[in-house]
Amino acid sequence: MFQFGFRDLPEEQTLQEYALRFQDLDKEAVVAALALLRTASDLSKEFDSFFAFFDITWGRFIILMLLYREYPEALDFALLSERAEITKATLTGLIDGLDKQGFVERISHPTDRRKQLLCLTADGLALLERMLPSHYRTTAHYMSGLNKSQLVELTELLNRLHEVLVDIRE
Amino acid sequence: MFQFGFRDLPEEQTLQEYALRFQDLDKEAVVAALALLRTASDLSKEFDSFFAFFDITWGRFIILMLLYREYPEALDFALLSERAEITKATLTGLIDGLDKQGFVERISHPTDRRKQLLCLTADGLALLERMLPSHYRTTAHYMSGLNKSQLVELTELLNRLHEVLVDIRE
DNA sequence: CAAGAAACATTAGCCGCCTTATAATGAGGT
DNA sequence: ACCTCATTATAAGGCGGCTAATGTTTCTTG
Repeated sequence: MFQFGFRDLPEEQTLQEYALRFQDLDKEAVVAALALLRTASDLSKEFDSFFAFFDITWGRFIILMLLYREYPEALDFALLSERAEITKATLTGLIDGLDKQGFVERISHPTDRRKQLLCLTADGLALLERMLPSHYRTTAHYMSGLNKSQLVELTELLNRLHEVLVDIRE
Repeated sequence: MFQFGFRDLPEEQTLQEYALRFQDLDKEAVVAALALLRTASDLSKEFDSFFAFFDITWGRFIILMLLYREYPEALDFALLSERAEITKATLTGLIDGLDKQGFVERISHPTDRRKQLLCLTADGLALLERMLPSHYRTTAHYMSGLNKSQLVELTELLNRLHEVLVDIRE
């Protein structure tokens, strides 16, 4: 799901050199950005191998969770792609896979024949109920480097960054 | 480079429900993990579009930066793949592309004919010197949601998580 | 010193997700 | 009613990860 790069963050000395060469280099910002990408990469690799154990991917898991939230209701294809923040083309591929695995069902829309609805199957539900307990347990383990108040602090800082990034994107 | 999912983090109510259903769910840990992945995804998307402007990718940029650190020295292929945290097979592909673009040069090792060395070309150096000023400027902009001390705090929290994740991985 | 083991980069083939292009269906204005 | 245009899902092709297998080259060791 994620590939970062750089085994080690740049050393203080290197950074110092670059800061002289490039006037606008903000050392704290650069280090924080790299640390953010690196740690997220670490975390996503752990999730990837966890999900691989159940023969799914992060992308498929997101789809399953979004359908789980609605279960037993079905969810509109276009709405699902929006919530998952992927294009409809990408969603087609994910659903193809999940459909083949028997975890998801395509239902044609009752009135608009262009549309389709998606719903978790009994197997899909069973898969989630089998994996979620250990998923939440391992998640807590992955984050065990920080105590509760540090986790809250981290979340706040990240969300502040998120807001700015959303603004920039628009 | 990165694909996250979930347009919105789960609402407090949903989380509360799941916490009842799954005993080991640690709400702070789950929210922090999702926030981490989401914000890293935001950031990497910004970098991706920045790099696309210069017709390279994040992966290629990492290779260029690692060679830039050594410039004008050449760097061993195997060592480069290790530093970039990618397999040699993947590196072959990246170097193929960068070679075709003329930013990198393959040099056969003077004594061991199995090995090869890699070096930035003049064009590669020129590319970096053209893009790095705005790269560092935009990086500072992306991170402008936090002030300097918050950035340092964020980095510390992330690195603490990183250490635990590295331990888990081994 | 010869033969087998190890190390090296590449190739081939798979996968997930992307973007762009395409075909089918529906909605709206005249 | 019809033509246009928008919307929907899919198809096609690319990129960059991965593993496993390949052909060289070098090292080891009997």
